Amino acid sequence: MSDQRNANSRGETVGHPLHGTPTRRRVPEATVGRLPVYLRVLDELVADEQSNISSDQLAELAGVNAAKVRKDLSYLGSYGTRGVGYEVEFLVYQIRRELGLNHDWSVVIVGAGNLGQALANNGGFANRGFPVVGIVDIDPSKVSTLVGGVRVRHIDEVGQIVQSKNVNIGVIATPAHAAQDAADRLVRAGITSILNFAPTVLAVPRGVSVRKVDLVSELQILSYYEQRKRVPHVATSADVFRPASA
Amino acid sequence: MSDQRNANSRGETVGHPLHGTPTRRRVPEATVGRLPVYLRVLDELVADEQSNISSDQLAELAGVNAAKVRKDLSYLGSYGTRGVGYEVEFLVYQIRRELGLNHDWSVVIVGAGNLGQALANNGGFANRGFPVVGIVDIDPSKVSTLVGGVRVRHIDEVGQIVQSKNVNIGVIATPAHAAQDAADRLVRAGITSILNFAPTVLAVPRGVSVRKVDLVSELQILSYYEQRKRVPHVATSADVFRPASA
DNA sequence: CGGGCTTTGTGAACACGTGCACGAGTGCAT
DNA sequence: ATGCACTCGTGCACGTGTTCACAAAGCCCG
Repeated sequence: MSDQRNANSRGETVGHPLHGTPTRRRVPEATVGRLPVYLRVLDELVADEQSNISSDQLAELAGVNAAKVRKDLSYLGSYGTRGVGYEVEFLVYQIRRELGLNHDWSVVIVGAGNLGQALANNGGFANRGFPVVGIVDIDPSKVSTLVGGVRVRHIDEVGQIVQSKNVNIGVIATPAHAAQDAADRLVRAGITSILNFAPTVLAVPRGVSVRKVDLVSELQILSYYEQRKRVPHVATSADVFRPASA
Repeated sequence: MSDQRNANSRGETVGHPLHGTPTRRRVPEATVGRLPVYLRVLDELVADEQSNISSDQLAELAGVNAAKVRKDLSYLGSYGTRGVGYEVEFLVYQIRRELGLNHDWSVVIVGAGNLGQALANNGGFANRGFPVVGIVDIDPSKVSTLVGGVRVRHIDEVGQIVQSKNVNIGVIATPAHAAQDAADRLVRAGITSILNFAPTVLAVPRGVSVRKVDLVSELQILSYYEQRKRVPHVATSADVFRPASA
């Protein structure tokens, strides 16, 4: 619980702020976070056969402002045409390239409980380039049941799955108390990116990226702002609290 | 698709940067995002009967650095003791108060598909102060089935549920194409906080907070960093693309 | 009671992200 | 060919967030 590892609290990708071989144009983290949104919007435009779009329109659809769109896109290179806008298909191509979505990324899910099953069943993963090629659980009674077209296997086999299917991304959908063990196993198996749904801070070796999705945290944050809307007053006089010692 | 509403792209809470009646001490957004993490850690410490903790230890457990912990906590007031640290129970109390967790917040879920069911079944919500008091779907065949101890009702009844059970937070777990309608219905019903799992940018009236959880986006962001680890080279010569017109 | 050790709280420097505003490039109409 | 309308790309100023570093404060021990 306290060796040479790095961990990270909020949804940030760890992998160390400035780490690895810095490629030429570094895309700011904030921008990386928005590219998927643009991509999603643009994909719809392709379906609607709209071939061009201005930063203004894209901003509107993505829920950001136009300057931000232009600046974000400029990190990928200057792919717009002044006076005209951006060519939708071209942008899609460039964003996909930048995000590394030229090929599929296989995913393995650890934990075949409610959430793990829902994720595996959720077609949205596979047809967006993230096929679920394995799902494992520690509970023998779950093993070999079929979930989302994939047979559940025992967690001991995770290494073998990762190796044979060339998996880089692991999803942790276990209870909190099992999450660190799951992470350790994934890392040992060679996984270098983890999406963590368990409400725990994971410790992983440097070089492994972790993103966290904590549903309760999200609700608590909403609670904060919700409370704020309701209580415009200044200082609560109910701020008294007698520590246990009293 | 373009009326007087505001929307937001990434996971940020909307509710407008500086909006509503500014209470005395404004807690920075970044800090609000970390408070749930501290809270989670501290709750465990309470269970372990550790009564005191230093910013250093807390930082270690929360996966951030100590200065950040101290600054974050200082926004809640000066609740530490120099030379000693913070009293765990006291901190828990203060953080809960700040986040508005003194009372439960009822939640209604829209969408009884895979994800909606998983969320409703997930006990983690209820016993952390977010009881699921309603779950609705538009599909009549799902209505009146039992999910996580709650009977599914038709989406038309969402207004009635929200009113009668005093719900402030809505969770959208529908397919993307149904999400905006779900949001509209929730807003009409009086909901002012939305947690959106559908991969769409929601348009909501100002004053309604939205937080987004987009699983595919998370994977795409991981993909970006993963790719970066693999390709340390500078400029890909495969950056050629002939637009459709060619 | 004083000195040394520990740890908080915070000013100040720095880094990062955002948004404005405008020059520069493009297409179209006349 | 010229002008006009449009939209990108980006320098710059501003705001937010992070980190450092240190004085102030508390505890303990001799």
